[in-house]
Amino acid sequence: MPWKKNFEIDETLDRAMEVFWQKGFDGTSLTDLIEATGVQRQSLYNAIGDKRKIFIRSLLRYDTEQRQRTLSSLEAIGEPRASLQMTFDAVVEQSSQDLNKRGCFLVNTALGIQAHDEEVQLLVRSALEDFRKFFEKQIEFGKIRGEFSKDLDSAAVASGLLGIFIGIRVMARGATGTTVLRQMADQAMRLLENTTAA
Amino acid sequence: MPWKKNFEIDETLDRAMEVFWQKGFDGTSLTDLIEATGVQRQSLYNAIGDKRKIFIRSLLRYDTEQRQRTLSSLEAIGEPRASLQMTFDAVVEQSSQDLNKRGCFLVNTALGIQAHDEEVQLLVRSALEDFRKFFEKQIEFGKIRGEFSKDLDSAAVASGLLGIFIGIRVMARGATGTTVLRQMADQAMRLLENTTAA
DNA sequence: ATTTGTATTGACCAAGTAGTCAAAACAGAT
DNA sequence: ATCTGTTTTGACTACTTGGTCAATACAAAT
Repeated sequence: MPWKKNFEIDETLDRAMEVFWQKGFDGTSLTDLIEATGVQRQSLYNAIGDKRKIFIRSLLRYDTEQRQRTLSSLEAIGEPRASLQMTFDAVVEQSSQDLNKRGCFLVNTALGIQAHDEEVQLLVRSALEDFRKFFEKQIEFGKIRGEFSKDLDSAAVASGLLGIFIGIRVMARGATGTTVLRQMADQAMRLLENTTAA
Repeated sequence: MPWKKNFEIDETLDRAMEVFWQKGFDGTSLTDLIEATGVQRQSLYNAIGDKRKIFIRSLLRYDTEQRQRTLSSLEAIGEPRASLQMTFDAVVEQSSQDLNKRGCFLVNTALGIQAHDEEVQLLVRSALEDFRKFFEKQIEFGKIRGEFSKDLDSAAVASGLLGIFIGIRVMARGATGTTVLRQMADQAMRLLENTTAA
């Protein structure tokens, strides 16, 4: 029998992801990918596929590695209010430390043109919907534990949290400073309180 | 003396804007622009400049024509709660009617790579900051008129509104249906109420 | 009608693009 | 050592990219 390839696909995808993340689909050339991964053109084609395929598999990998891992570790905390607080604290801190202003690969993609690619769009949709569901579950759970008022509309509040979350990631891409990001996160937490007429 | 050009720069910029809006900077080629505007290469260069310049002037035009006009007409309403409600109603409706899923040119740009261009970044920053200030002023005004509680932190709530607003425009680009957008808008309005501990 | 100086036109360029091909390099099975 | 079938390599293609150029078309001033 022949001989096994001498580079790890996952490692290659990680490096490719980094490039796509920073420069977007259109802004990334095959040459960029070759340089970043250290893998030659044809080898990329053999192992993964064309540019679009590499992009999708990178995005997929980001989704499983970053998002799903993060969400399940947050879920494991067991205290909804604390875990939500931590979610927003984390995104603000992460954003203000991210010197390259990469933002979030998924959110970047959601707004990019490649989102009009059906497969990509499906991926982004379901990832963001998962995020929304995570918020919703935390709220439901918090109601049971008595951390949140039963009057809250869990689904609606979850959508609000997702909105602010995305807003933070967008603004973090260089459109504002930490102060505003911090305020956004605080307001997200306010959505979890009861409201009374003015 | 010679002879005046036979096309309107503003009209040309409008057509160019349309293309950049839908396809982004990287995704738009000069050929696209020539086709969309009906103006030849060299004429574009003479009248406006290179691709980057055309982009910036399109963005600038979007900013003054769309955003500033919208904000000042909303400001003119004179009833903060109503004008904020209208702002969010409008963005949800606009988003669900936007068949091309263009979203908002400014927000798209904020997330695009071209945002790393200093001039572009400055433009986007100040546009979004204006938006935040609009929200803040409306809240302040509403407090005076007794529409909102004086306990609200105007600046912070304004940031929250901006966050959700941006979230809506991102999600509207094909990442979700109208239901979630509607919920987001509703949650934005909840930020304007008083909160009580759970 | 001729001059004048800008506008328009279409050909042109060098550089970069995604993707292909065929030959060479190679580890394992025989 | 030889065969085997995949991986690697680098040259190659056909095309698109943003940008430039020189010739031409043109309206107004003379």
